[in-house]
Amino acid sequence: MSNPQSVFKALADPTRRAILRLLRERDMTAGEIAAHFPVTRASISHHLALLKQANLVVDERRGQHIVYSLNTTVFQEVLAWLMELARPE
Amino acid sequence: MSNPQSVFKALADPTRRAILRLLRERDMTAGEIAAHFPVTRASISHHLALLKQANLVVDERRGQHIVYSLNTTVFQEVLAWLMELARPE
DNA sequence: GGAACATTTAGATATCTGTCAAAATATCGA
DNA sequence: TCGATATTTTGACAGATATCTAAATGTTCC
Repeated sequence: MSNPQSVFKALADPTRRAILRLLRERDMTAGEIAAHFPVTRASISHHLALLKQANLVVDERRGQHIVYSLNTTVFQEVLAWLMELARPE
Repeated sequence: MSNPQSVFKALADPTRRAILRLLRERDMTAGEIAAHFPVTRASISHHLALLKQANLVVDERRGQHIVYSLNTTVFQEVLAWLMELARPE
């Protein structure tokens, strides 16, 4: 994967993992995502920035909103990394 | 998996991931593992404790030494977790 | 252009994390 | 039992991280 460190770091936070599970259902705006958590929008924005940096999500401005969606490509790379470890001798 | 948080936290550190890759080759004592890194044995011991807590490794005392080895079972659970996200709709 | 809305950025702060040196624990061999 | 070796635990500290409030940016609609 492009940068293992940023990916694993991104996955290490429970809020960010919850965001990923949300986006599994459907694409959402930053505001919709924030509505699911008991933290400020600023905080969610920060988490989204880290997920974006790790390439786990992509964002696209749609008028007033910014829509986030999963980038499953990177998940495949994490899977490959882990499988290399778990693979029987 | 038993506790997703401890597993992902454990995977978030580059030294700990390197330790896992080392153990993929063969089981090693704490000392052998420490010899591969430019940090103190105390620090490696700390990393090993986190990996153990996450169930990613198991340890077994063999006389003077403590031998560490991978516990691939947990990797399967991480894989399943990620696959659930990456799976196409 | 200006008000209203959506989101991010900046600055501050408390907590978490990785690291070290030193002390403690455990095992072996003489 | 004593001394040597292997590893962990403790206590401290610098740097990273999650969070907040407030300010800044970008977009739409009138």
